[in-house]
Amino acid sequence: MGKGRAPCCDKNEVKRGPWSPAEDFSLITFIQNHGHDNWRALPKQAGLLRCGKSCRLRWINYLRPDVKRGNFTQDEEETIIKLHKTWGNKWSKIASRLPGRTDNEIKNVWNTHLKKRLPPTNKVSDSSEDEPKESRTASSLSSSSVLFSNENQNLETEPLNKSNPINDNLVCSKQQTTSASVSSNSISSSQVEGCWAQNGVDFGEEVKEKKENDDDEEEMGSKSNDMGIKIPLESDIEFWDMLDLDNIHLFESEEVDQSYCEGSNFVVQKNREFENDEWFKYLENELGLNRPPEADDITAAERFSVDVDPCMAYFAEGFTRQL
DNA sequence: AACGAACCCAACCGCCGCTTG
DNA sequence: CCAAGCGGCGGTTGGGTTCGT
Repeated sequence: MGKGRAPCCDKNEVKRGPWSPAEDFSLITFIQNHGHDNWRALPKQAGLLRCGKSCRLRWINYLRPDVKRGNFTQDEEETIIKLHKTWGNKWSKIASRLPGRTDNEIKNVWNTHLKKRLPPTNKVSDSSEDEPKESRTASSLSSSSVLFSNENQNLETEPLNKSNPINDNLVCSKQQTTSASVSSNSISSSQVEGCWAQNGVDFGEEVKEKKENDDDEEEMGSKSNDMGIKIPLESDIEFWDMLDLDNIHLFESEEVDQSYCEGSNFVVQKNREFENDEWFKYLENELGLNRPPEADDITAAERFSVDVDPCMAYFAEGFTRQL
């Protein structure tokens, strides 16, 4: 292995492991405002202590506004099986036929259960068969996640048709060019914003539909407000964690995890001049901070920072509620 | 209720191939 | 043409979750 390339980054100097909501927020904010022309330089510019590759992966596989989460439809599964038969483990190629799906996700689905459906002869099976373990798979998938936004439920039944106008509206403009997984490095901030505008500030999982049962809804972990903005949701606890007072100061001061604020202090600055304050609107809504009509002259970020203290009780209550 | 097994999936690793100077 | 840099891809891992006993 002597001719291996040098590591892309010093493993001792970058943070590894699961991404925190604050890191996600930093990454999203940065890409939303600047795009991602240079993954290698991005972490530093965004004030993240992460490897560029890690940022890229996180963005492509999870944070992109057009990434579609939730259980795979039967059509999608059948398509994967078919395409895998012709292309083999070309996950990226397969992902290009499944708008909103990432190669990683497809790979996972294949390895975890699609593969098991195939008999040793590798015949393209009917995916409708039920296997003992699959019930769990299906339920776990659906329980932890989601589909695209409510008004786009049709996606579920039309996921494969690239000319589907619904899809075209849903997916990012960049995706119209190619795959879900292939994220061109020339994406512009306006493109990102466009997606976000279409999909809402929606970098988490989404629910397919509003559950009639409130308990279920809480389990689904999705919250949406009347603006259609949804919020990270794989874990509300994480979300509340992010909003924990200490972390709120992340956007306010230098006291919290320096890793997010070091370098260019980009996040701090950017949040100050956050033009698109949807996020903060959401937070306000979520926190019960009703926006005073006369307060339109101050930024949401400022208002948020000002108003957060009185909401401690709400935080505590909300957090407890999640437990 | 407790524990081990099975499963899921986000993230990491290292190689490949394209681009650029 | 060559080497370096970088993004992308596919394989793998391991922590967390769920299930079964």
